[in-house]
Amino acid sequence: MKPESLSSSDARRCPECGSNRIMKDHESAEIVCMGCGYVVIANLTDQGPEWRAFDSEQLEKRARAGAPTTFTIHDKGLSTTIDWHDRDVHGQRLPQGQKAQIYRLRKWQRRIRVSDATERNLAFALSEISKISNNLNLPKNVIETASVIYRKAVKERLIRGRTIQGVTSAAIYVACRQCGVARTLEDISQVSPINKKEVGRSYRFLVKELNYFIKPVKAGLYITKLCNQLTLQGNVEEIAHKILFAASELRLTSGRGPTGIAAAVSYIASILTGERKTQREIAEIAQVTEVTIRNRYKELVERLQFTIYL
DNA sequence: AAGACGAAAGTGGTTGA
DNA sequence: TCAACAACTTTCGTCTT
Repeated sequence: MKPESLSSSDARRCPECGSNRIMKDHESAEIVCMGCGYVVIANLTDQGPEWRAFDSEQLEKRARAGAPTTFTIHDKGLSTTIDWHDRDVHGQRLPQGQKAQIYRLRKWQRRIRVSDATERNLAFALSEISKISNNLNLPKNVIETASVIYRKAVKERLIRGRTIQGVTSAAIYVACRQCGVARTLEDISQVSPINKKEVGRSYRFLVKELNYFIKPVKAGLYITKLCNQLTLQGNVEEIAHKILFAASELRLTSGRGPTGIAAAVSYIASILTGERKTQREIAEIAQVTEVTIRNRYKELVERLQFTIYL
């Protein structure tokens, strides 16, 4: 198979600092330079069709397949679409009679595509999921997952008595947790019409009813996100991860909120590297209070010897 | 004056009777 | 259903740089 264009030697160098320490970070769906923290590519999602061709014959055959199916469109993108131009394949205007025919076809197409209430509901919900996800810059696989979860909820008749937007927001949160993408309830409620409390309630409801097992978020995910948002150098993030590792070895992380841990660890790392950030700056971005950072910070300093990192 | 610290009271969720 | 509980937040006064 031909090598993909991405793996050429050019793409392996950071356009910002020229370093070749480019790391793929699948968990936050980014390609990041470990030298300076520059995000080379922010969205790793494969936009192509989901098949691969192993020789030219297969390519010939398979290239005739349509767009890949997707769960984000209520009919999985399988239905025919009729464009709104009154032109034929050659770009010529259609004669009057055909024009009327096409108009009728289009009308029925519309009616058939989104037929009953359930379909309409699904169509609305899935567009809502896409809207919110795009606002959060979520990779495509998370949107797909959220769509699947929502479909499941509909199938199990869990929407009754709940708002569509509440359930969609919750489905996105579940999808983020499952895909290991660091997003808080706060993040989601900021771009959705639903408040944090309600998203949380719907989330717990979904998890319970659909028997999902959700692993607790690893603080490491938030470190990456935090350091990027704080525009800290890549080595700060590296040190933060090391501290986190040492802390989890000493069981200092269990039972604690991952955002608080990530914030404290990043705070320490920023001090150790001389790129000091104030508690307030970090608290604001990490969506925790300074007090929480201080508490975690205190615990960490008491139990860890930081000289080894200096 | 900004930032860090810490005490005290309050909040929302979980757990177990 | 309710109280106990842990984690976290809010608020505010004090200390440090």
